[in-house]
Amino acid sequence: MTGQRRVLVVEDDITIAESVAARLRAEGFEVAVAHDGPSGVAMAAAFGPDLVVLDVMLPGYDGLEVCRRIQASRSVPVLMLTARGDETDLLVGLAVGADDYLTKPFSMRELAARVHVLLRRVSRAVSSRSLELGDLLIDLSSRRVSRSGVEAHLTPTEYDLLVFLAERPSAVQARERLLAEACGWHEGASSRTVDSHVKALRRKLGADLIRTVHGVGYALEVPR
Amino acid sequence: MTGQRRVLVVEDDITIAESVAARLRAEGFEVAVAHDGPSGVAMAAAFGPDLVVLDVMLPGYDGLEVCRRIQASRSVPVLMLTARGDETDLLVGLAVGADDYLTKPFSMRELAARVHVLLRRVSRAVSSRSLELGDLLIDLSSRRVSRSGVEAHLTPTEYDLLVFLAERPSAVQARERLLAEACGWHEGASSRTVDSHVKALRRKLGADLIRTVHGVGYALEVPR
DNA sequence: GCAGGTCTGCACACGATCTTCACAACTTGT
DNA sequence: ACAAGTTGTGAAGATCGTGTGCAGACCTGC
Repeated sequence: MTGQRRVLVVEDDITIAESVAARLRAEGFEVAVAHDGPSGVAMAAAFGPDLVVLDVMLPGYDGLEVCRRIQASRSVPVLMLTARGDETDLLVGLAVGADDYLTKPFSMRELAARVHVLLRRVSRAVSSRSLELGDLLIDLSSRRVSRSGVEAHLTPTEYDLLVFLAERPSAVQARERLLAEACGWHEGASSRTVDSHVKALRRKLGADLIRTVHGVGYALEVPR
Repeated sequence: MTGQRRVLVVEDDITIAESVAARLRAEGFEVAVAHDGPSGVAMAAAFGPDLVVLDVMLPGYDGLEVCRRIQASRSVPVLMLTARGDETDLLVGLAVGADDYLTKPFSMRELAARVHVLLRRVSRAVSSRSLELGDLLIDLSSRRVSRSGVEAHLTPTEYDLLVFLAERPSAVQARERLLAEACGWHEGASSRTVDSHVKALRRKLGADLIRTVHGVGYALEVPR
């Protein structure tokens, strides 16, 4: 959630690719570039981007197939680049899973604007300024948490852990994932540490809030 | 999640408003129209739209203010309509909370495409992946299983076994395959172990769910 | 340095889960 | 109908995962 946003650019035209990459770097993104479909798919998996800018006209297999494959492994917003007037490609692209598109030629300014919009949207989709799940209220700007109007004092780690879970309500998260995301990651960290923080959260917010999934991890249940 | 999607159109130009509304109705949306800012804000609250199409040039108070007020009460995606070249309005609009924009003049086709994209995105953020086979429902992200609405508590192995079968409905799987995939693989494991888990699944979810294929293995039948 | 708060790792106990076994019930081919 | 092989069943022991309390390490502000 914090840290630098990563953008993967998949575009065979070196000139365009470099212009786009340069602009995005100037905007403060971490940028990786792939020049064909297969390496695009591979880098989407390895680089773990927050957004993909994808040209539909690509050597190797075509852009729509790339889009499909990228989306198959991980849900990541895709900004599609299309040739002007090619409405067929466009509609198929949107159907396949692209989230937005630009027709060539486009200005770098416009590209940057759309990238920002897409990223802001996905982050807002889960978090606006506050998270409200049933009677649980998390104010993200003031880092305050309350349940049924009763405020609870959480330590930083407990808060981060709770927010991470609350952003993915009822989705089960492995201990390792929670340890890496909420507590920092350091070698030799015991996943039992997570238990301690979960225990603290349960004590402060109620035992029913966090569900244990035996052999897997924890999930936050939306309380009523 | 299901049911008709509601779209609110806030646009003072009657001609444009009606064209947009007509096209969106043709796309299967339930559409409401407001012709000025105050009524737009009021209808956003009363109509409860899933998406708002908002013209930034409005009588009453201006479109950006409307956008702010609509977003203040409820998080709803906003598609902004701007005059061509008015980049200031555009950027401010995006900052204020619009999710996408179209510059006039735009084609109805393009409008419809963007509306679909926006709605698909928000629904994707909310809905999680799941397997649905007849009255059997498997929520993959929360690892919850229910049949005819009745939730069943499954152990990790039972769950993995069920998912493996459910991903290949009515295809017969050998015990060895099931043993390897669902339960971990270890030397000297008896394939009778699978029987125990199948038995547990039948007890928890109904005996008709899993079919025995004598001499071969098991298959999950799609229940009705 | 000190005090208070926080994070982390550990050990133990308990409960949940997995696996196996023996025997009953069943299916299949003759 | 019979025999051979296959599957269903229930129980019991072994194993694994989790809850819990505690103590030392660590950080932070004074």
